[in-house]
Amino acid sequence: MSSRGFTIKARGLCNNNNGGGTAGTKCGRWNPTVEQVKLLTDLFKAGLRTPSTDQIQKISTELSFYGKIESKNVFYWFQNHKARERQKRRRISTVDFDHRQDTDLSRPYRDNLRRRHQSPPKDIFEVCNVEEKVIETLQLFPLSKVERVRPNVTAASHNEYTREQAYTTAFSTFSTCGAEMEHPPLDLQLSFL
Amino acid sequence: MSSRGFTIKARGLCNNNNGGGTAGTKCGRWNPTVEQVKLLTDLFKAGLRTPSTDQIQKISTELSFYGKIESKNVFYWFQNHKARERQKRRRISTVDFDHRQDTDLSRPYRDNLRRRHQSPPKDIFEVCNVEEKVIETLQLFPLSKVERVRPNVTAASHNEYTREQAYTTAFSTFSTCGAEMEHPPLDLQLSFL
DNA sequence: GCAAATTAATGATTTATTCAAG
DNA sequence: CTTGAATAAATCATTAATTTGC
Repeated sequence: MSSRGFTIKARGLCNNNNGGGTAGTKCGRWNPTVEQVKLLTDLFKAGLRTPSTDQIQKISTELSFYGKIESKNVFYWFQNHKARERQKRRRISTVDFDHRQDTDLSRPYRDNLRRRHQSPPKDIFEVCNVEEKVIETLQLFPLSKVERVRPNVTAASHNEYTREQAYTTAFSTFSTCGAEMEHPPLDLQLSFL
Repeated sequence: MSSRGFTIKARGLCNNNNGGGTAGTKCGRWNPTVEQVKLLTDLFKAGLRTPSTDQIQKISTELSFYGKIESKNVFYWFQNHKARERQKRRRISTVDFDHRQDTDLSRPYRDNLRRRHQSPPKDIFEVCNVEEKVIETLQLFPLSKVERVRPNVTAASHNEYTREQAYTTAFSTFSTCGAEMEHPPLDLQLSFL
C-alpha cells in the first residue's frame, strides 16, 4: 500500500475463483462470470448507461453474490459497454453524424450537438421512463423472486475500491521517472472513501 | 443522494466559505485559495504530475488548512493542469509529434510511441528523480519551516470523495430514452435480481 | 488430442473534449 | 475567459478463444 516496492502487483496471486472454481489463481483482472455479465447486460438493455455511485454500489453488491467483483469493475463495464455499443452501431450505419439518433449520448454531448449542428430533426428529448424503472428495480434489489444459486464461489464480496493496479504501473520497474501514472476513474478511485 | 429528483445537484447551496470568508454561499465548485494554488503549482513545478492516492490524500489534507477542499479537487487540478500545460506547449512549439520530449507522457503511451514510431532519439527513460524528491517532501509535509497562516476559514476538511455531479446528468430530465429498448418490460427482464 | 502461436474480446488507463460555474 | 468537473474517445494490456503444427 506504500508508494514504491510493489512492482507489478497485478501479477500476484489471489483468491479469484469465479465460475470455474479454481481457487488461488491469478488475479490480474476481473473476470466476470456469465451470471454477472447477464445481469449487467440486462441492466444495460433496460436503459441503464451511466450508473450513479449508489447504483454501482448496489449492483456490485448484488453481483458479488456470483463471484468476486469490485465497484470499479461495474463502473468500467458500463463505460466500456456503452462505448463499444456506440462504436458498433457507427460502423454499421454510416449515416451522417448530424442525422444519427444515437441515444447513447449523454446530455451534455447531445446538447452540444444541438447547439453546434442545429441538428435534431426529431425531438431527441421525447423521453421514455425506462431508466426510471430500472432504478426502482435496483432499489428493490435485495429481494428476488428466484432463489439464486451461486455457481461455486468460496470467497466473495471485495467491494472496496482501492485503486490497485493503477499504482503498480507507476511504481513498477520504471518508476515512471517522475512524471506520472495515473488516475482513477473519476471518483470511485480514492481508497479512503 | 437518491437516484432521481436531484437534478443538477451541483446548483445547490452549502457552506463553502473559502478565502473570502463569505459563509453559506453557493457550493458549486471548489474555489482554491491562492495559497492552495501556489502549493499545487509548486508541486507541479517540482515534477509531480499524477499523484497517487496517498499523495492526493496528503496534499488534500495539507491544503485543507487553507480552506475547504476535497481529494477530488486535487485529483482534478493535476489532471487539468497537466493537460493544459501540455496544450499550451503544443501551441508554442509546433514540433513534430515524434520529436517532442514531453515528459508528461505516461508510460504506456511512451512505450507505444517507441514501438510505433521508432522515435526517441534520446532515451526517454533516463530518469529524473524529481518526483521522488517531491514524495519525500510530501511525507515531511506536516512540518513546515514557515508558520503558515490560514487566511480566514471557518469550516474545513471535507475530504470525502463521492462522485457527485457525474450522475446528475444521467438521471436528469432526459433519461436517455431507448433505441436499445425493444426489449420486454423490465419486470421479467430483471426478475432474477 | 494438446500446447505453443495467433487472434479476438474486453477489462483498465490515459488523453481529449466538452460543460458550465465564477 | 479561466478552469473545475465530467464524459467520451483512444489505446494499452491481459485473458479467452481459436488456430496450427505435431
